Amino acid sequence: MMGATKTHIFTKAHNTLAVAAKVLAHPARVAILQYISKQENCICNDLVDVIGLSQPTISQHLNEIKKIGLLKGTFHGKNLCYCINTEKWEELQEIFQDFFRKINQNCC
Amino acid sequence: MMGATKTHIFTKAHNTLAVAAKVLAHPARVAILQYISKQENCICNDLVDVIGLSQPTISQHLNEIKKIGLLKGTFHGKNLCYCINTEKWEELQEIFQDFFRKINQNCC
DNA sequence: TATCTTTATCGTAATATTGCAATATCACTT
DNA sequence: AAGTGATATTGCAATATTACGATAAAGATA
Repeated sequence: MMGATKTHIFTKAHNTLAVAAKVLAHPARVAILQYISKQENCICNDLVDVIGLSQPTISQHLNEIKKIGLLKGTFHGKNLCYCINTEKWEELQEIFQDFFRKINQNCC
Repeated sequence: MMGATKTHIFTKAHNTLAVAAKVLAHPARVAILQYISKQENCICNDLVDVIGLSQPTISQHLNEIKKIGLLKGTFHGKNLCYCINTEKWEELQEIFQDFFRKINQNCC
């Protein structure tokens, strides 16, 4: 194992933030999150057209977002309805804000 | 070009957030930022021992952080003094908070 | 049941990231 | 000028990510 991230040498907090940040580290996932949150009825069928990536790629990105529990998905008829998981979303915000708070710039 | 991120199809705002998030998307960089911010005199010579990665790897991570202007570096004798760039740091915070604010979970 | 629509998965190619040994560079000291 | 200690760069191997065509699966509808 050479090119793999050495997660084991870092604290849980540092890894948690890194994993969360990684989800936001691709413009497609940022765009997807923003689009889903803006939809009234959150039918995500048109995500492929809106974003401009192929259906498998969109599905893959959705999976990345789902991995950290940020999406709730339910079937409404033949269409899948993806929504932001509010609790997880708050949690994510907390993780970032916590990190920002802890950084104090008291030197130089 | 097949496996490369298609940055050109996304908005500037989405790309900016993604680039910023990418810097935080590795536990080493999170740990480095936190460590530097905690130091009184910010001599970062001991970063290699503290983090537990090789000197070239640390240097590389520092470079990633520098790329988005998050570090100010000045030489103090033979030692390099890295500090958080306060203005950029505030800017970064703003970018994330803006994104969090814009997400409204008004469905499902 | 057959067909249509939508999402998921598989397989694979291209590119990016991570990590380190070796080496270079740079500033200070003697 | 030579030596020392600290950071940067180069080169390369291992792994991860991104993207998409092809195909599968799942539910609705005729």
